[in-house]
Amino acid sequence: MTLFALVDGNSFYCSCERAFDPTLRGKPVVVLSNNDGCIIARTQEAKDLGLKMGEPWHIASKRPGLSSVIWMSSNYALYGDMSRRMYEVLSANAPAVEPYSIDEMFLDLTGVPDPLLLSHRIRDLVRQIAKIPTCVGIGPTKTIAKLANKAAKSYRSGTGVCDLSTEDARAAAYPGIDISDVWGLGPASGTKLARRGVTNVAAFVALPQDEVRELLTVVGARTHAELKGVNCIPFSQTPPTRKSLAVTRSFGRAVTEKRELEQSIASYATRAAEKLRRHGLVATAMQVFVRTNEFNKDPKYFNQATFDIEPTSDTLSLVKDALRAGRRLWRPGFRYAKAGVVLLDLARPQERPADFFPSIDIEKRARLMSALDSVNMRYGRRTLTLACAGIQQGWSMKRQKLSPRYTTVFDELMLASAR
DNA sequence: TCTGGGGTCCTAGGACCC
DNA sequence: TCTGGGGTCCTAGGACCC
Repeated sequence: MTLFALVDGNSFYCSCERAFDPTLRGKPVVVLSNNDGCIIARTQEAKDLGLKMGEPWHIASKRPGLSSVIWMSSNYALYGDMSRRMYEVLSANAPAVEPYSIDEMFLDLTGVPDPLLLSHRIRDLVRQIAKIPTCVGIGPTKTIAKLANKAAKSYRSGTGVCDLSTEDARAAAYPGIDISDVWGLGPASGTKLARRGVTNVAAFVALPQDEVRELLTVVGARTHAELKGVNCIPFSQTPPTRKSLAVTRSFGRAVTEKRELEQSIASYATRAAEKLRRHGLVATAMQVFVRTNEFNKDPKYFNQATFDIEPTSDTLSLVKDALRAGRRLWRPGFRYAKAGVVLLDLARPQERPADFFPSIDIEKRARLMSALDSVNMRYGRRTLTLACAGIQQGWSMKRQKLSPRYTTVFDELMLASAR
């Protein structure tokens, strides 16, 4: 039986700022996005004043009663550094750590004698050493651990640790947890489920698997299984190589001159190339896009170009490629609000393309190979061929095209590859 | 000739996450 | 006037092929 914990920094960016400026303690603080546009982190005191995540600051700050709010521009170098400190404390004290985001890390606590005790200890250590307050959620799957973490955060007078590792604990908690608190179920899924009268986790878990798959596709079905304690999302200490990398910005004001747009694109391409080098990767395709403001009444224009590039390109030729594309996308008369450069199909230069399952990482490929071997004994070559194609392109599309007698092999393979 | 089943590759867009 | 910047995965559908 697996057991995971999710450690999540409370109001992470704000807590980082507080670690370096103790006078911020006990005060409402918000951290703002680039150009000081939106709220991207809030302390509890700021939340209590009704400030919302993602709210444009120029609107929110004008509301009455907010004069005590301290706002700060974001400092990602600092947050990245604090994240590394948190990771170091965790990896020194837990059997295995998987960083999930800048402020969240999964722990594999399988086989730990007293997971609850260890969670409390780790939480204390992170606060003492890395100066970051956290909450911890415990569960047999990642989705349950995430849910437990959310619960730990919502009980403000609680201990900061919530354990949903037992069926009894889940049975008691699920009816009181809203669907929107589930990792993987967003607003669109919430609306679909609400139409069927499903608004809490207990009701969702009670739905038949087929119905969930029909309504929410394989993604929803996986979340459904995870909430029932069936492990579908693997734990990995080494994250897979990323697949794309982007540098995009909203302009501070509308851009109407071609020269100015070109300068932006050139600068984004340079920064994208720097990121690429820093990660030790090469790219084989590039995308450049430009767009007008989505929110105001300006005439709308969006365009993008995606094209192959030489994996050996140096920064200068990447910039030239991006500029050429940018000039093609330019249309006079529009007020441009945003542009970006995206590098695609990233790979480590030393890796040779795999001869089988080219789009799948090595670990997953190995799992699939053994899964295929076992079903091949029972299903024959044609099914195998279909399944291979299905795996590469995404399961569901192929599954739908298959006659019912083939769908079972798909589901079997999906479960096998998830383990 | 017509019809059908199968399959590949590509793109746009949706949904979700932090 | 001002509205973030990253990411991943899945689905649908067109164009094309045998």
